[in-house]
Amino acid sequence: MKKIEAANAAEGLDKPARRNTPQKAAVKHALGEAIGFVSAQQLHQTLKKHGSTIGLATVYRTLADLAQSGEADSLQSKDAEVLYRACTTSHHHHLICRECGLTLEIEAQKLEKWADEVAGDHGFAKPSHNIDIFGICKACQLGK
Amino acid sequence: MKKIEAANAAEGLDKPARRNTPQKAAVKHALGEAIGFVSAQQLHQTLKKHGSTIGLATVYRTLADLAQSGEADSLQSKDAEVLYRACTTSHHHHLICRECGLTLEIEAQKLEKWADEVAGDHGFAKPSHNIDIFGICKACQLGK
DNA sequence: AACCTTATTGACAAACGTTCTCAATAAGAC
DNA sequence: GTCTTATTGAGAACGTTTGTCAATAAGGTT
Repeated sequence: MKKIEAANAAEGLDKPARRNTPQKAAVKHALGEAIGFVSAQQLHQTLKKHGSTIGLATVYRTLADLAQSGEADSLQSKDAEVLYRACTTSHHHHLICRECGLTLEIEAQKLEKWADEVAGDHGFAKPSHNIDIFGICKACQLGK
Repeated sequence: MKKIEAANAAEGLDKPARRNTPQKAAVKHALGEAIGFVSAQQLHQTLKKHGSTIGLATVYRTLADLAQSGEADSLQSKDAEVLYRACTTSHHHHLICRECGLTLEIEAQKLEKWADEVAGDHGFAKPSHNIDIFGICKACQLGK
């Protein structure tokens, strides 16, 4: 019998069924363990160091999925690589230490509103935004 | 006779003398003509189309210099390439159309202050931030 | 003007992060 | 267990960016 999608299909995408694999679980777990933002390559190294035989492409694929489904935040680093981080709440921004990568999640309703207003005032539709704050965290200031 | 640097040398860098070349001027001019953000590769294409024999590496080098000296803004695109844009004022943010690349410069004193405060409240020193707003501009909404 | 020093150039070759390809594998439904 | 097919891993392929290096030319000095 054909599978019948649930009625939430506002759009007619009957996407292929997702499968749960140990690889996906491993990436998810490793991302959760990581401190701050990490790159796909870093995660791959970590996983291999712990005995996994996971492929690099799989790490990339899984991270991209997690980012799209909202289970991870992504961020462009200075070196043109994408960094990922497991995220908890829905929408928020980050305060990131430039030295050690320590990351705090920031919520700012006012800011969201401001960004959308600015877009609206200039006639821009479907607003979105990138807001990240960087600095040197207390530990790194003292450690020096 | 050795050259003696002016007295503004708070730091002891006697950086090598800069030379003005037609290539640098060409990149600067092309960047000024461009609408919105453009990549180094795009600029290189444009320059060659206009008869220049400039090398790709030179375009990259010049853009990096311009960005560092504050004469251009840089921005990471989704496709892991760096986009540049000639900028006028000192510090500001951007409202960027996701479709056509139209870019408006936004000033927001309140925002600067907010970002620095958030950093300070959490003990972060030397705060900086990335703030960009995206949307679909009026022309692109109608054009559809 | 010619000359000298050396910053800059352009062509090419790496380096890098990421995506693609594809045969082999295994998850989930029956 | 059997079947379908989403997923995997290895490597090749891709596009952006940086490095290398001999050849060039900018700008100061004579």
